[in-house]
Amino acid sequence: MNQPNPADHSGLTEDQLKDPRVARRDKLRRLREAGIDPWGSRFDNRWSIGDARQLAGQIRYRTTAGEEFPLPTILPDTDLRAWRNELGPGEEIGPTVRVAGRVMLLRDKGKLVFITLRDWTGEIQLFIGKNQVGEENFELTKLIDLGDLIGVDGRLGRTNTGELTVFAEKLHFLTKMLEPAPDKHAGMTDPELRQRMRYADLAFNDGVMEIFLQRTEIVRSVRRTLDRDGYCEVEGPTLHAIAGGAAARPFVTHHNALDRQLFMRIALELHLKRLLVGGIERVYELGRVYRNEGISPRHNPEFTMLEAYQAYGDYRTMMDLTERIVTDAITAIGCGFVRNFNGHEIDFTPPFSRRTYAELFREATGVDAADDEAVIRLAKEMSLETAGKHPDVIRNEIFEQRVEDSLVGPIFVIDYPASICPLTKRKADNPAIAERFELFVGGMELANAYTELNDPDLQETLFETQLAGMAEEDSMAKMDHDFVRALRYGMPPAGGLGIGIDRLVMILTGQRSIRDIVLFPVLRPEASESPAADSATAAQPSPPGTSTTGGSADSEGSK
RNA sequence: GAGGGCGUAGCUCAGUCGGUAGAGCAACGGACUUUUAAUCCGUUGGUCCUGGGUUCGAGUCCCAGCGCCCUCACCA
Repeated sequence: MNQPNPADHSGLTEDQLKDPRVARRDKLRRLREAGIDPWGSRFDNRWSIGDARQLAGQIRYRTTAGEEFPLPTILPDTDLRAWRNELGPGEEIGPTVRVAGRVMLLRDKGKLVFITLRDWTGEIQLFIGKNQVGEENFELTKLIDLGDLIGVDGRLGRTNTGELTVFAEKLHFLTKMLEPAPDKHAGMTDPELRQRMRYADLAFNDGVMEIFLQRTEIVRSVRRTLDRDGYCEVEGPTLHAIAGGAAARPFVTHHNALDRQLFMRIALELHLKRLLVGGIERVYELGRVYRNEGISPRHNPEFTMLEAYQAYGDYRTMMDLTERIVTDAITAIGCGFVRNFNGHEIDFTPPFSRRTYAELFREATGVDAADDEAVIRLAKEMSLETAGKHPDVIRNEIFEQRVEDSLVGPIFVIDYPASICPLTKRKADNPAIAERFELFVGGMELANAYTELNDPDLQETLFETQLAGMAEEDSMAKMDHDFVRALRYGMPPAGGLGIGIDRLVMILTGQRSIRDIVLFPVLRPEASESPAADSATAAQPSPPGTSTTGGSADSEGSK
């Protein structure tokens, strides 16, 4: 007890060194004393571990007589030692590679150390023998902890058990990890820690990297599909004077020089449609929108949305496009058209089924959706609030309760009640029905699209009706005079589409929680962070028309 | 915002009926040149989320608070 540690001259006692952080700091110091930069430097001519593994087929066993043999097929219990003994003495000849990565496992056998090294393409075992790398270089292994970043030069080969291995000839120290490593088997399981410290989650938990790389593949594929169709990607403003285009509470912010309130956008729609007026005939934006709403396994306050608009198309045009975007993305990540999600088996083989809202309504309730009295009667049976509500709103509440959650899909629900669709063109032969579809998968709304309303006078009327006549939480829009003016300049008939990219990623990667497919989901500040940021937010005034107007008793600000 | 669950060592988790805080991994000392969640010998490590209360005695029971997870609501 309290004896100086014989392995160094730091003056630290053994007791102090039993703290993993102290021990790591001490190894940092010892690296420096040995003349090694613990933070490394440029490391060129590296093979990714995935690429290095591809070279396994080149490994040969060469006998002392000079005969070369390819290795046998490697099965889990392959005993290469027996195979080599039959061939007689010799050595394994494999390509020389340089790899680098994070130390995931370390098995110290005295004069021989095995390391499992990981980079973002995979894992590979390192064999570091004292006789092979030399005594001085081997001393480095005593300063390596789990989680450190190292590199090696060596030859690819296989151990007696058949494990593909880099037999190190030279070991390089690249970066010290100063924090203790998570459990080497279980990793980090606390969801809060995983999200707060996504770096550690990515580095140490199996499968996390793959999910986020798949997300990237999906987003790339979505862009590729649209670009191939001749769409033009644009970047609209994220700061809006009026946060329109969807029914959601916006985040409020303030521009100092203009001394004006601004809102973070809740949708991309109204600016993209202005661009249709301007003549950009196929336009999309794939970007972040912000909604000041609750957080749940399917909701993050900021999320990624795709909106695409095609001049001279309609909602059927967008249905075909939606199907292509989704199936192309599935092909891109190679996961197959039949996916399991949340206990459902979902078959994405096109074409997706297409059913009208009215059909599904009748099947689920036995009531004709067009029969207002019957709908209201049903709503009362379901003890839904009906007073002062538009029949379409009531209709939709029933639909959401009775139909939506059970839609495993993928299924296009088409032709919605008109008055819950204030930005949508009505059917030519039936003004009570809007040309709109939503795509449902696994009980979630994945896409929403319509034939765009381009009649400026009707648009203005619908905005006004929404604002004046309805409880605030049912309102779909705020009056945007410039948008209406834009429509007066002539927006071509068009189809428009919105896809929730996060949900698409959830379904295609099989993740039940949006927090597992968003790199840095919104979290409460850590205890150590300043509480000042919190109180500043709380002190901000509510946006007009979002929490104090109308007769809305639904006051979320009351918490 | 409402209801339910959880919070114990750096990590993953036990902790019985209320009776002096436990394991594995990691860390530290040692052995081992084909291991692979390496193994073996030895050692250390605790604000039991926070604050009250009940009790001779609280990780355990009660109350309040904080955080996370799940369900619901708002919403995509």
